[in-house]
Amino acid sequence: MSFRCGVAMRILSSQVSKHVGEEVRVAGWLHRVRALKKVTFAVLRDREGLIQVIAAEPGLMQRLAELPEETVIEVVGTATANPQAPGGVEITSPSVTELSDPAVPPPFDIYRPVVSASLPTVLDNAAVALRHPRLRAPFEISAASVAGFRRAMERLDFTDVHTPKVVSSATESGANVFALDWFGRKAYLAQSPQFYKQTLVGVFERVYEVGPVFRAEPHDTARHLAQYTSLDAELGFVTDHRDVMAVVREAVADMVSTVAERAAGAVELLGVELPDVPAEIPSIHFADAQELLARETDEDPRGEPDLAPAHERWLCDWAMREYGSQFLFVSGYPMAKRPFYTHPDPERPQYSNSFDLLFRGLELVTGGQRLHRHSDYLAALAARGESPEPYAGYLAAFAHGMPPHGGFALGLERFVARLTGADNIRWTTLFPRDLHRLAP
RNA sequence: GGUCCUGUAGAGCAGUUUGGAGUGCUCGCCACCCUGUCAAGGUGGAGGUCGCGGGUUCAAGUCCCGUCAGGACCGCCA
Repeated sequence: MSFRCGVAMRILSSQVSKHVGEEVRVAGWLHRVRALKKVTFAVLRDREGLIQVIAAEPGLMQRLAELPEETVIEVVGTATANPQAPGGVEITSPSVTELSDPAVPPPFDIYRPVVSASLPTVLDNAAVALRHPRLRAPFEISAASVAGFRRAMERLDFTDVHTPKVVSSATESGANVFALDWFGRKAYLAQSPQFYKQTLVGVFERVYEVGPVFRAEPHDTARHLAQYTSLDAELGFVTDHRDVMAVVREAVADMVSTVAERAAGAVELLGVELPDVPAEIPSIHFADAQELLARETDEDPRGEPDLAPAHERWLCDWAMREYGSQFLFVSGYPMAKRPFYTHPDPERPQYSNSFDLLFRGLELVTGGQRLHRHSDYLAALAARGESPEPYAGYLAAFAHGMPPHGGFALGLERFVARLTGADNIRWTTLFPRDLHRLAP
């Protein structure tokens, strides 16, 4: 074992079984105490898991029994194999040192395998609630998802960029943005890195960003947040939006495989079924999707500029039946509802070269080809009755020459929510910010 | 922004329809008991202005009005 200044170095709970017969030092939170007449069991929790500590000395038994759960302690004792111990190993003859003040007990039981508390209670008590293995697990999956996204982006030679989150004008006209005071000038929280990532295609050709975006929209649902984490990418020299869709496929495939590799424990704990990402994700044109819905359901959405959530759910079921895929691209959304930088379909100009990726019934990614000619931007803004003036910094990129390009954005919390089957996106957001919640 | 639902002990819930003393359940907490527990078990106990304000009534957790808080769905979005 390792020593420093003559004392055992701290090891993690998962390592104790490798040190049977040796003195070990572990530290963590007092997860649960069970006191019997002649013996007291203390379960200690660290970032790897749980380890049982057994005390038979009356003074120590009394001390352990009086310590509130969640108090941080350090234990030095003998790693002992015992078939009766959870995991077959425990720490005997311990000495216990408190590293924190006695903890205030959590409002609900952290040590139980299932969480009894409701979502508002969990969110109000996030500091301690997130310690529960089942509440923590989605964020291990989230971290692995981001690692997978980065892995795909780096493999495909994208450059990692960081763009301003305080901006001088709204990214997309008509959007609800948070206004704030910037040294006496009006500023806004960035609703998306859209303008900057496009601009940076002119510098790096391929860029990606993982960062927060802010939406001051008044919707109040289980799948919306006022701040969420956006996984953005943008690439130049595309033929059309299908080149972007191919990159989305690579990103999602690496996200799923990295979750399998790096968050296996969380996946198992939550019983997550990881989806297969087909080599080619099935794709349907918006117009064909509407025809399909009109033909095979009671509703006729033809003429609507967008798909309703119920339609997205139906299409996902259809993709599962038809292609065995939990993912489905819907491409060619009407230009009418798309932002001004959207590139039209050259064959059918009322439709756009844009797409959504649906996953398990929910819109997960939006992307597409963008306009790249300066003259097209001026025309698009003029058609919407907007002045180019507020967009001067953005339009400069196109004035100075930009290649055909496109990109996408993926909502991280939504991805993890769909993956884990969470019924509310707040279960997959550490400290949600929404219409009502600004703390903790 | 619209529609609907819910506020009862630290947590999760019954009880409200048909008004009658805070009536109760599961867990936690406290005390004691206990053959190695592992979501331990046993016995006993504490803990409630029934979200808040007003009204009706002899009497309100229960009925009415208002208000605040939380949740679900829709619209919109990722």
